[in-house]
Amino acid sequence: MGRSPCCEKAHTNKGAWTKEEGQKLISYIRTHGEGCWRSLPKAAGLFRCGKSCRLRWINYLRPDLKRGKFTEEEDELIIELHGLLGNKWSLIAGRLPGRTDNDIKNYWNTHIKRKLLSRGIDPQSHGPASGNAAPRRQGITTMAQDMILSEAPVDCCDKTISSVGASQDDDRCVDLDLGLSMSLPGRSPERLPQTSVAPATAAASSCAQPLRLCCHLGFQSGEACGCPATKNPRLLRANTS
DNA sequence: AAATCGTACAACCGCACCTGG
DNA sequence: ACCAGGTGCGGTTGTACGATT
Repeated sequence: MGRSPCCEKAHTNKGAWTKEEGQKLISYIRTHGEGCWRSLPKAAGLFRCGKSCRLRWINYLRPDLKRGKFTEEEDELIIELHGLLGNKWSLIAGRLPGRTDNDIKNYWNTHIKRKLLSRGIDPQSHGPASGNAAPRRQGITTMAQDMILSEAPVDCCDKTISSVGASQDDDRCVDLDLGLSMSLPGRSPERLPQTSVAPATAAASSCAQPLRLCCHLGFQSGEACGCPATKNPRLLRANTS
């Protein structure tokens, strides 16, 4: 049987995006919001695969993206989160506002792997590079732990994150919490900035803000949690594997 | 100055999962 | 319950560009 291709390859461009294509995509999404990626290219007048449009938008054109070098703090945070989550780049990206999973994945492969190896640490297991040390996924005592333990959105979840790994029930809770960071709450066009702004400002003022609140501040008691992760089981899936 | 090598990152591909009919 | 379509993720590849020889 086989699946039908995600798009008609014969009439789609491939390779690097031109400025013009980017502008078309931006203006379409500003007007209509992110909707059906499959039909978006046609509607926007782009000869691109929907997946390609999505990727381009998420990884490059989104106004809240932070460009430029990763800071030392981000480095360490990525390392810690990778130790906890493994290659769950989207989850890691969710903890780093303005960074995309692709960004982080690339950065990991080009910089951090080498950095860890030079420290004598195996990038996969986070144990000694030469040994067969088990992955350090328990006994979290690091910056990432602090981040998760102290800033977990308590009210998004039936239980608090402080019970990480304590029981089967709590495992589910961990899933819930980690998944919270996976998608931006505001997708409607009116929530997108109308003009481009400096990345740092954009991150704070655009749809990234709810994300940051979810991820880094947590919800105060009684606040409604509009985070789609609490409703969309798909956002929780990645933690269960 | 040219050739080669290494690095960084944008983009593609295939798969897994979810959703709706 | 099943199936097809849509979406998102992680792995991989391609290529531009700077550094080195």
